[in-house]
Amino acid sequence: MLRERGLRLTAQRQLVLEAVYDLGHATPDQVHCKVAETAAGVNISTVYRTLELLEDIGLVTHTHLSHGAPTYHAALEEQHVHLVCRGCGRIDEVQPSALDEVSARLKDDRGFQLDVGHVSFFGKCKSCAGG
Amino acid sequence: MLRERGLRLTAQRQLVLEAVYDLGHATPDQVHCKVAETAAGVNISTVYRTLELLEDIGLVTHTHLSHGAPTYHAALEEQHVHLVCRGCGRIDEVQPSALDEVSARLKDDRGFQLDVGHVSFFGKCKSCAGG
DNA sequence: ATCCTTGCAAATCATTTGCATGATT
DNA sequence: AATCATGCAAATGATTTGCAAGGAT
Repeated sequence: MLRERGLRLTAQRQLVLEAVYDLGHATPDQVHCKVAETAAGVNISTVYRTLELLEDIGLVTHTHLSHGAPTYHAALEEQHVHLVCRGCGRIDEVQPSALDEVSARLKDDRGFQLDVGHVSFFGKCKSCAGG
Repeated sequence: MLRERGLRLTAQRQLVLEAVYDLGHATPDQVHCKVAETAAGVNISTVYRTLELLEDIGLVTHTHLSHGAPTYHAALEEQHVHLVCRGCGRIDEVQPSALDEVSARLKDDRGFQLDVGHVSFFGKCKSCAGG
């Protein structure tokens, strides 16, 4: 996919991509740490650049969770809606189909085309809400 | 409300609160600019501290929109769901009741208690999607 | 008079950028 | 060999913090 665009295949790019797929959800910093386990010398700015690149190509996507830290995840895996717990910080996922109705209504009423893959819901998970 | 907590009522705090209510949705920086129109000397760090304080007290809330910038808004006004357009950046709002079904299902299926006031949907607005 | 708040400046954290070196095609 | 990509360091932008001076109660 890189070569199709005249771009080069480098070890760093492979590592960043693998890290994102391994970690599931990760901030640029977390990706950097993961990559560093294998290749300690990889610079954080390379991670940023690579994440941006991989997102352009369509191999990863990102969402904004809690305090604004972007978290990246694989784009080729099934899309999902994030459930972020304000109590313990845990991130759960649900099927995007859970939003089908809302999505349809937004489109009909407002013409708003919802990007289902980037939805994050905040709240309290079972254990934190249960009290 | 401040006095109930043994806190003091200051001009800065009033100004920040008014700014948030006036602006509707605003980043800390925008609040700072608004406040500066009246009192130029107010420091940005005071704005941050005050926003945090007002949020503690329950007078304002914040959500994370697009690139992670927190936007604050009045907590006493009716809650709403944000529709953020990736094309033009416009922010629209819809009734939280639009999420009633989803909210109920999340609670039943997962025990997840959705914080409806903090939901932001990303996508394309009518004009940007229409093409 | 007390002690909470502010302003200021410096510290911190996240992210971006310029540029020379090094790697991939 | 020709470019593209990386590492490094410095720049930038957002947010936080320590501390002394000022203000509300």
